[in-house]
Amino acid sequence: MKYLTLSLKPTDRAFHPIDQYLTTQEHITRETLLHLDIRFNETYLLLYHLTGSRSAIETAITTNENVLNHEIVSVDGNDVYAYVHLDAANTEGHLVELAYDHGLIIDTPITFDADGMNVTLVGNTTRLGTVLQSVPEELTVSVQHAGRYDPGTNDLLTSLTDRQREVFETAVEAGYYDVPRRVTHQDIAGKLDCAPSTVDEHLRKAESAVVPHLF
Amino acid sequence: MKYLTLSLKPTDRAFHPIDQYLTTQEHITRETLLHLDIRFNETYLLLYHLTGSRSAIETAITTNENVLNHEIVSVDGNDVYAYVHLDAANTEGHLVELAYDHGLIIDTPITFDADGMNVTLVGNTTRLGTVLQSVPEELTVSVQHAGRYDPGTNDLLTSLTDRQREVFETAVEAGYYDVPRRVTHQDIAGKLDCAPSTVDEHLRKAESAVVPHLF
DNA sequence: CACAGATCATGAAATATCTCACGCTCTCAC
DNA sequence: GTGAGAGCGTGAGATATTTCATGATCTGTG
Repeated sequence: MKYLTLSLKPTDRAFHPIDQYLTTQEHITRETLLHLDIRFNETYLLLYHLTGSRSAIETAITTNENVLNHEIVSVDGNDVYAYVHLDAANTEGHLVELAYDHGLIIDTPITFDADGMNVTLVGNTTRLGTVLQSVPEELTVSVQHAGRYDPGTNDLLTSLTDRQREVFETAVEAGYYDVPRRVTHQDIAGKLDCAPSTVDEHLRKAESAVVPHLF
Repeated sequence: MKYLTLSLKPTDRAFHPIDQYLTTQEHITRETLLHLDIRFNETYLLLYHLTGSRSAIETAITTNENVLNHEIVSVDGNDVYAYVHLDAANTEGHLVELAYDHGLIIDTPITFDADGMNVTLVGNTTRLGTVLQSVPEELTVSVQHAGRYDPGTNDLLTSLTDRQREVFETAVEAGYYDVPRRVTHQDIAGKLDCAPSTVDEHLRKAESAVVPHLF
């Protein structure tokens, strides 16, 4: 299973008309599209994370004729979640149709930046190649990343060495991170048949590799 | 926007017939369902992460009459990704239909464990309530987590209290998680104007809330 | 092969951490 | 108001951790 992360610009043909429409709104910024689900009845269910004034967003969405149903939830300040249920009319040739026609999975979240949007498509090499060739000419596409799709390996843990991960996982399972701790370094060292200070070193390095990335 | 994480057991009514079928296979373990996409033509596109022998998985999937197309990719050892394109026939009353009929978003990945499956549904309170009431009697459902859906804020940190997060973040920024540590509890306590043991307590609780979820 | 660099392992001394018991302050519900 | 529960804060003593220096082992490269 391969993946391709594509950067699309400009977004005059966005993945869907309402998305294109949102780009034209001065005071709304698309942050991410968290979900993009399709219903049998030819409708889309979108969950956006947007920033902008709630009223501007409300207006933008209700103005759009394809919107069947929507809901807007403010989070903090200008952060807004917009749940939008859409008629899927007039989407021929748009990215979402292209991907789905070729049996590709669109990996949410889709992120947006000043230049356009970044979408990860998942599927086998043949399908990915075909969809790339089918991209309409008006749409500038550049491939940002490509490789084996491997979401199973937790991103944060991939930077650890095998040994670090082994020690870390053993510690977690043994209850070292419970409150209060259920085991000591020595107990873990016993399980792993090594010195307590070895356990410590691996755990310290594992924590230092992982924890700062949580923020 | 609210979310509910449900634990479903037993899985005799799984989210889809092929999912139910996989549970009956001795030598296949469902790890997660990474994607669950629907096509207009009443088909599903699933991307599973499974463990088991590749041949057993191949057999299980090809044997199923609803499978239109599939692809299996080995990763390491027994880890396998299975891309399955399915006819959506016979799914009345199954979870995926229930959720979608009520305009709820199913938040992948869906995880599986010995007891059943864990699914997070996203939508407003009314919709979530309605779908809970519509759950068939044969299906045991327990609500594991509920709250405001807020994927923008890192999931792992949402379970912390404000104070825990504040202390945790201060510690990270001060270099407490560097190797070697650049500050002690006391230094952090100085910045936060509290006792060192208070810092410790918050950090311990924060770690215990976060670290086990990395695996 | 032989070298460099990274990772892994160890023990001892210095010291930072952890547990626990106690009490305070909120908030929520009755 | 008042009681229950959750979160926050503190100090002291027991004890687990951390650092550091040293060396072994592994891995890739010319």
